[in-house]
Amino acid sequence: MEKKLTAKGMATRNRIIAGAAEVVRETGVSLVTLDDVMAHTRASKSQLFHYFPKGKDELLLAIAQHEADQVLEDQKPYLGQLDSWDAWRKWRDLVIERYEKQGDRCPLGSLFLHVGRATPGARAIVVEMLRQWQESLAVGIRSMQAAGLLPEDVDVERRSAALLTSIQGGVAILQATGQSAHLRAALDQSIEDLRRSAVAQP
Amino acid sequence: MEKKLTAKGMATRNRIIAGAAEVVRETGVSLVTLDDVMAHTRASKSQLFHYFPKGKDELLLAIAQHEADQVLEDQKPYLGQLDSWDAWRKWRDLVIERYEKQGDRCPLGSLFLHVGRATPGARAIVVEMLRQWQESLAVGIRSMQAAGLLPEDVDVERRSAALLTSIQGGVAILQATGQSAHLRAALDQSIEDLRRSAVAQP
DNA sequence: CCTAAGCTGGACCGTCCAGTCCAATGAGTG
DNA sequence: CACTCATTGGACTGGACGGTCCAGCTTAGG
Repeated sequence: MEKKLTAKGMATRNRIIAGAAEVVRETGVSLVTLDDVMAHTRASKSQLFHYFPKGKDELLLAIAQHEADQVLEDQKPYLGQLDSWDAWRKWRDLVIERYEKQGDRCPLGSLFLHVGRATPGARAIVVEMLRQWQESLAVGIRSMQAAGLLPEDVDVERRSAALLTSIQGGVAILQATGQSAHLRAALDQSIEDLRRSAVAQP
Repeated sequence: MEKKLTAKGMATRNRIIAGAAEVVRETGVSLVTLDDVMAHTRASKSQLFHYFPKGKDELLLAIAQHEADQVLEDQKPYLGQLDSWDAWRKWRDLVIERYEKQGDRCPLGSLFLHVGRATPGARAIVVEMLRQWQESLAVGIRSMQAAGLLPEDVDVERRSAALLTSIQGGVAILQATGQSAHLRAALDQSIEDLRRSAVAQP
């Protein structure tokens, strides 16, 4: 699977991925062409196929990985410190701000949708990326438990899954309609309910 | 905007929409071609452009409308009777069963995504369809209030928005990964939290 | 150096596909 | 019957786009 890449090769490959990711964000997965990517990265077609022999699908998968890493990276300082309700609020603000700024531009969701439907192998990778994302949310919930701010019997698995689903759904609706109201509502409701579970115990 | 259509014309138009909707469900929005639709509906290309002069986009929008009507129609007997927790459970089962059976086939979500990004006019229609869907959920919550099973101060707007978002997110993840776990988790969590709000009041 | 490898440019190909055009047919109306 | 307009079939077009090929250049390393 792995090819020999010199430092220069790696640099080019990364340049292509980063540039292509931008193009995808601007244009949307379903509309991006290799020519767009070429124009935006100043790479020739042979370069594209040199670094991504399986063609467009392979490139898109690489972009999806890059974007997923980016998302986790961005949220890491917040996600790693979810040990107070105030921290949750800050994280919520970050998520909403991020996606509102991106507007109806194409983030991870559409990429996942597109890539996940391509091949079983790609789907497995998408599953793994979502799992990581969800796990980082789960860690946040567990640290609330550790801080004594949430009871031990919270179903961490289900809460984190529901939270991730709310984000994905909210973003999907944001893309389809251009409105972030649903993303806000779903996130706020999820967090409020989580918070309420702290006091609803006997 | 409206053209003159004889009864025969209407029949043909409807046949095209219904058949094309099937094709979209099987093939996925982004992969459907007009030739597919032609083969599946036994219509000629001139018929397609006769009934949908603006071409593929207009056809897809009509399909989205058709599918949205279908979804609301399917759920109407359940949504109209959400006046007990048992009814909510039955509705939940229906939703999950429906989407699990469709599997990773392309339902409304992707259509909305695709159509909504096409033109502002189409986007407005998508917004309206989502609003209707959400409203029917809101009606369910209100009937629970009317039955005295939910307190009056429930934020119906936000609850229904969050519920709709959970469904959309769950379906998006189902399509990307082939797994319905997130849909289940999000729906169950949403309903459980709603239910809990009934007893968490002072 | 030299030579084998990675790297790059860009012309080229084959296919797919939305959309156009026109001629032929059918049905409603005077 | 004649006239009109909706309806239908299907060949054709023009362009977009993924992917191939090869020839020329760099770079690593002996």
